[in-house]
Amino acid sequence: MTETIKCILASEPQPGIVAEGWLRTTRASKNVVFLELNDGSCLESLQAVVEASTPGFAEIAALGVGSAVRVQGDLIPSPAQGQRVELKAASVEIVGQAGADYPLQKKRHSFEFLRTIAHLRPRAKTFGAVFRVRHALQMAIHRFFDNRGFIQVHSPIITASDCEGAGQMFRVTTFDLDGQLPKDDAGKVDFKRDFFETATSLTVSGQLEGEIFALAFKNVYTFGPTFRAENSNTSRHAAEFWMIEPEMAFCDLRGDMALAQDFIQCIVMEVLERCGEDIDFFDQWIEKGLRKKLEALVKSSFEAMTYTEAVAALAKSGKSFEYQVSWGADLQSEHERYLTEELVGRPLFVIDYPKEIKAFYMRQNDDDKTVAAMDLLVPQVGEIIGGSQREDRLDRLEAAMDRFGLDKQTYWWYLDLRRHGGVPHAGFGLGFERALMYLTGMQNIRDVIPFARVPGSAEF
RNA sequence: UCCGGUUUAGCUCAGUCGGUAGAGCAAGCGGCUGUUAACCGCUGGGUCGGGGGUUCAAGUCCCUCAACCGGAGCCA
Repeated sequence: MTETIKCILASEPQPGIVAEGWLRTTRASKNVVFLELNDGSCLESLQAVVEASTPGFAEIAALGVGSAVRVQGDLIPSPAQGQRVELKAASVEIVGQAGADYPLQKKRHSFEFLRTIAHLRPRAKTFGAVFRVRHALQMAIHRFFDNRGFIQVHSPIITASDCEGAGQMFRVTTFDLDGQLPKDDAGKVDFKRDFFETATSLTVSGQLEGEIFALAFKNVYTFGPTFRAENSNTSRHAAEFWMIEPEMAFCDLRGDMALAQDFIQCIVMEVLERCGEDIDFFDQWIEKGLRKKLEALVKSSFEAMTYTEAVAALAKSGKSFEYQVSWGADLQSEHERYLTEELVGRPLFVIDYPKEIKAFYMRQNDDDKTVAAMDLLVPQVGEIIGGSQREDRLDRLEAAMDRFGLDKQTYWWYLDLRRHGGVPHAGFGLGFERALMYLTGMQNIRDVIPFARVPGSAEF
């Protein structure tokens, strides 16, 4: 394996090196050709200088953008402005030529067009930066939890339980859908004869499994793909996305919020440190002021207010909202945006929501009206984290399940946890792609995920 | 799913009052002694998203379908 271009660009001038990469652009004149080599290891490209005496000069001069080459030569201080070092080529091997119809050009393309060539867009500058940051963010998340002694739980992707009834699920089956489906006595599809001998789906959340492990390992987290078959067509939703769900035993809502803030700040700090060049690129081309926004986030403590306070603040804001604000109704996007962008201007926890509009497993507060829930709202993206302290009292949990019309039989193991050494515990879920959007300033979830799955589209 | 917008060359876009199509980049050819999305000259490239309608005449007006984009709902 040869050195990456990132390593070469960082090293001192030296004779006899080899660089491999794809051409970002070429500039040819009669006696000299400049090749810009990029291999995705960093934002910058390596300039290779090829003189007319180099074997195969004519073919090299005719190379198009996207071609793959291997260049051997000496790394020398660049005599021209624009780069510290450059590669003076002794030989150039054309490894894979790109056709004249190579769709990526040395100019800006629209993200819409690039989505139609998802097999080539990773070679574009913006997507190089996005996916380097995506990797760095993932590593930062694992490191954050590992440093604090959290255990990662690989929660199952195929599940027979439907967490909180949240959203449409993708059915998993081995039935031959073209053939006759086996029916039970009532005339319904008989999943007892399916592969798992029960109806199964792709997971919408690993939280319930996370709770099981939290009640054994104290602090755990899940980090995996989740699936929602909702027909939501927006720039913030995908049918397949990744979610991080920490769960802590012997922890209440305050502890949950403290961890959430620490978590967000630590992972942002690490990405700023490790991907400074990429962040500056986003700051310049995607979202002006991005670096300032992230640096401020790392320093400031987050604001917090109760749902009741939020409703009062919205009522006296003097703003005319499309949706009426009233206690008991869920906050709309426009309300959340006002609170985090205009009222406080930074990340904001909204806590203690009415129990009717939140999930059954959230711990009921003493007022009998609200539950110990928290949403973290951030400017531009909206809700980035949703979490709660879980209901650990068996009678209250059963009452809540009755209220929500849930079948206690299917959740027998979840209830059982409250019978055997149950403790107060809490956790939250972070949408990985949403965090990435916040970090990069990218405005469409389709552009921060390698191959987006959204309604009507699963190509690549 | 609902509301709004867009669809013109490979890409990014312009196209006035309805009168038969334009630019930059890319591609091809030529030129240029070190370029930085290099530069200069020339050439080729279009069923104006599909279908229907109005009109002497439609890229332009109307209807319809589709794709894409933005917003909403749902949420992460």
